Amino acid sequence: MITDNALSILSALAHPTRLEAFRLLVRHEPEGLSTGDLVEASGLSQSTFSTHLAVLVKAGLVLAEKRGRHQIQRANIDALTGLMVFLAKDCCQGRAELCEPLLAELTCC
Amino acid sequence: MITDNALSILSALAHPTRLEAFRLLVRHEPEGLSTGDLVEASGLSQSTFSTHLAVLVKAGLVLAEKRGRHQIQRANIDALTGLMVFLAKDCCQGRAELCEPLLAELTCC
DNA sequence: GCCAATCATCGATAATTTACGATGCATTAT
DNA sequence: ATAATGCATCGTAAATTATCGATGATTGGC
Repeated sequence: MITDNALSILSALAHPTRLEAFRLLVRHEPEGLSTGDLVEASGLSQSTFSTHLAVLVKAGLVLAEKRGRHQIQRANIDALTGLMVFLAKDCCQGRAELCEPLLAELTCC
Repeated sequence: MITDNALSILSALAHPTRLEAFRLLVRHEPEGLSTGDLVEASGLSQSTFSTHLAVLVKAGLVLAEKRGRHQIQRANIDALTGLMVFLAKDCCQGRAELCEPLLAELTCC
């Protein structure tokens, strides 16, 4: 994960509509949701949401698959994992003590 | 961690200057760095960087401490940890299999 | 073939963010 | 006391982002 990559993921998630859409898609793994379902959930116009979705796709957080005339969207967990590893690496380099609280909270899952 | 909180942290990190400043501060834990040092590292004007720093502080990612006429900045690792837990929880609810790759990569630290 | 449905793209506009120099406010040094 | 340092804030201009309706392209059903 290069810095530019991390920045585009952070930017993509740094908007209420997009963050919520991504979280919704995670909760619907692995079936995914159609764009229309996501539009409805967002409460925004179709065109506005479409641009938001494009941001998520461009950042690699969402993978689109054409199914008939529907477009099925799926969350790409690997992209999120990549971001978290990127962020964690800063504090892990030679200073595991800083990351221990993080690991402690995550291993509960 | 509430959604608004996560959003402000994501927004704060979603800028090259701020992400780099935060990473620099993490690497300088626990001594911290003066604002002047950060300004110099950023290559931006003092006033511009000051507003960036304010964003980080407002998001809780950076803690400022007045020391004489210098302002010592420190990274708040807990804020980062909070964000990561927030993001991880979406995929961990009843589906540990999605988060296992993440944990596998993080435990190497 | 034709109509309806699904979704991306195209302007246009409003809102937000970014950037800078100038200024102001403390605090330290002389 | 005065000057200088360190940093925040103000005003402003430029760039980016967000939002929408309208339009276009593709697909499925009739």
